[in-house]
Amino acid sequence: MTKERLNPISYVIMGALSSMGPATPYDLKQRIGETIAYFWSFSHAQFYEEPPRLVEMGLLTEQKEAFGRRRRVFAITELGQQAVRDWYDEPTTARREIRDLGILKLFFSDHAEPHQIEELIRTQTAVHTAILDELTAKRERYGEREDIGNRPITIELGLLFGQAMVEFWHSLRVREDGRVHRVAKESTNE
Amino acid sequence: MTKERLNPISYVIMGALSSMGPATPYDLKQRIGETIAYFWSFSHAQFYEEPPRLVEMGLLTEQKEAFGRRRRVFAITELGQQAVRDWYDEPTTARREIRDLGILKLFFSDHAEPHQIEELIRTQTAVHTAILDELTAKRERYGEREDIGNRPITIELGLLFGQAMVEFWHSLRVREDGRVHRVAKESTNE
DNA sequence: CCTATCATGTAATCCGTTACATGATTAT
DNA sequence: ATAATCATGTAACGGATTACATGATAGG
Repeated sequence: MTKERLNPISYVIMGALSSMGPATPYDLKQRIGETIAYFWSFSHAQFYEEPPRLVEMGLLTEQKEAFGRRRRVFAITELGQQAVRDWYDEPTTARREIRDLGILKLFFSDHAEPHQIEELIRTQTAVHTAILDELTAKRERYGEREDIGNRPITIELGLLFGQAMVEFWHSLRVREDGRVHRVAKESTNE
Repeated sequence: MTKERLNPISYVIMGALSSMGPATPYDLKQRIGETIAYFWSFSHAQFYEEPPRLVEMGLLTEQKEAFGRRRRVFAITELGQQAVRDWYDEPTTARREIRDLGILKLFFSDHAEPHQIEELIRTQTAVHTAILDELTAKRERYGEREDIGNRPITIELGLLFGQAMVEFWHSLRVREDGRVHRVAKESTNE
């Protein structure tokens, strides 16, 4: 990442520093891991590699702790704030990506055995139910707090998405010939 | 891509060849562009680079057209079919990713001006409505056909997801202080 | 015949992950 | 004191996009 281009990870880091204050790479990883990683995850190395680059560009400052681990604490500069504002004004045109191996397998399930498809449906229902449960717990913890800006609103979106996914997978039925159909919502109880 | 590892793009190509028959790289790009690119998109170069690699591994065969453009037509081998079956049996554990810049901006909207957030909401509602319309048209064209395997079922999922997104963005209201809230479904008419 | 578009491919670059390596702190 | 875990960083690799370059075909 040598060129002076700003990517999603750049804005994630600047956004996290701007909304939640100065942080070390590890802090950033934690903050993102508990929040937007529910949608979009980043490897821990990016939180160590990207901030120094943003410092070079004048968008962040770096301060080493005086004692102990002498960790590198990063903070956003006024120039960085401006970069985030400019980003906000850019039209948001890039299409969303939904990268889900379960969907891919379902799409290409023509030559799979019915029992394989049924197994896929079971595990995918379970996976998405588990995410729903996590987010529901999160909402109970953070949903009422007034001091954390607009961040909890994305929990709502995660819940809506999760409900749609569970509803979808749960509504699927496999015929003997391997053909998959959706059944009406009323009859999704087994 | 030198190592003999199979990635999502490998299975996308093998799956498309298996479900829809032999194809050139360009054909593959088209097939995917009209279907699973609604969820997960791939650059055109991948459809030219990956098949030769799969041929080396014995998973595809390549045949050059005798006349005209002498295009490279790829087909899946029995070994390739087996690789797809093995993949189907692997547990599908990787978490889904929802990479959406609109969500990212909303998450980090604390320091944005109310009018900027309102503009974001407007454009995101429009973007997701447009995708819904495309998929609705697609369902009308393909939904009833019995000769295209289980592929139309993912259109249903795209519609469910799109409805959730439109419902979400449409339900948001921005307070004067920049705080964003959801309103109940009944009152989402302006 | 000319032009626009369709189609094909490669090379360079960029970006993200994985693997590696190690130090610091906490709990027992 | 020791083990477990928390935390930090870098290097190498792999994978995906972008840019470049060009040929083929169809429509006027």
